[in-house]
Amino acid sequence: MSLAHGILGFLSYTSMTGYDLTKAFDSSVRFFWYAQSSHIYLKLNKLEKKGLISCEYIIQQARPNKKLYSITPAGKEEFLKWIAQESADDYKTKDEFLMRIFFSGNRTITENIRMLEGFIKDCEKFKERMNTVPESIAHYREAVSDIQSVYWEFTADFGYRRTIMCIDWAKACIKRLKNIAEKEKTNEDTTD
Amino acid sequence: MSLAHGILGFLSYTSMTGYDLTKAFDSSVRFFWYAQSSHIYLKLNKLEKKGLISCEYIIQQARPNKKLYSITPAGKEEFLKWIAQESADDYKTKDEFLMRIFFSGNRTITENIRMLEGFIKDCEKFKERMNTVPESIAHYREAVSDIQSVYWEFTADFGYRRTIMCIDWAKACIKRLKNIAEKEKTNEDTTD
DNA sequence: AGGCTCATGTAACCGGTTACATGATTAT
DNA sequence: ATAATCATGTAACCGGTTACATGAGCCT
Repeated sequence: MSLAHGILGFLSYTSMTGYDLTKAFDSSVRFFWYAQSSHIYLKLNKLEKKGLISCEYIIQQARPNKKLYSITPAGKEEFLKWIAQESADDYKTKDEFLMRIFFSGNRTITENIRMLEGFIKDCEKFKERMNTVPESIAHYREAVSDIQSVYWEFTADFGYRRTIMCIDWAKACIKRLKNIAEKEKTNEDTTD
Repeated sequence: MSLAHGILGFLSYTSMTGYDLTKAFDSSVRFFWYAQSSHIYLKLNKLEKKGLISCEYIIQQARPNKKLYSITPAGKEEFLKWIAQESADDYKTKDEFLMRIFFSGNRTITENIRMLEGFIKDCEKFKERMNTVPESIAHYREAVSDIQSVYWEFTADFGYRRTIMCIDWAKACIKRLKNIAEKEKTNEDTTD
């Protein structure tokens, strides 16, 4: 139930259309919450029915008509309740990547080293993409109070640190695997 | 589609019942893949219908009858295909916690510091729980070939490093927030 | 008597994904 | 011409959750 709260969060800054929200998700929270426009439109309807947001239909000439959504007092209440809720949900995490690692003993060491190297490359790419985040934050900062953007930076920093951690971890794994492969090789040599 | 592959993964070690699998999930991959027994039973039926696993009904006297599942060649093939698939799915991550942080500018600095301190406590607890993982691994290691458990250790190490990273990050956030609060305070003093 | 372990499931629901569908204006 | 931007949706599906349901044997 987090897309709904993300929408409420953005609408707590300012009124937006589904199209605006799609762009907002894509340019700011995308690296930890990927949302499709179709899903956003579905959710907007549900939130309106629940009375958490209200809708104003705006007729335009040069462009297609649009629906401008605003958060209601009930919506704001729900949003703040969600923010305040102590996590405790971390015991339900799902991480498919770790699952794959867990069962990788079914493949050869060489294959797994190659996979981990691929993972490092992906992390490196991600790190580069993350470099554009500060710009994006600066761009949006003018629209809201200064203190808001501090928290945006926190999430960006989290993403950055996580990536570094992933790279370090993968390198340590590769080192260990190479060690094992080396031992296996020398064993073979001596038994020959 | 990862519970299915987790089940296939475990069955690639040895044949198991739904009950065995529930315990296996709970004692090893739980920290990155929490699975309920009801879900496991549902999935087992689906996997059997697809021909990825086979079932042997075992009649017992002292205990309830049980269904012992084994992986089929088709299942093994599907499993290896899944393992080999290059991630690329990381662009769809969902992290509700980061979402909450992102929108925390709507609350007071004091509230947010308290929340981050709570988060650190949760991490600390998690770290302690993680300490039992090596034992758990040692317990299962005897059942499978030695190389398998290396990958189990990799996931445990990942969990450990991630926790450390989270704690460091949260501490940095708290420091930054305290700094901001301090500045706000002195500003108030001088404007009086 | 009461709780734990063994053992397996069903039904309703929810959050999210995929694929499909439309259509005008504006910039290259 | 054609691609991009603006703008909004529907339908079928899938993976997972919650709550509920049953029942025998064993240990204290």
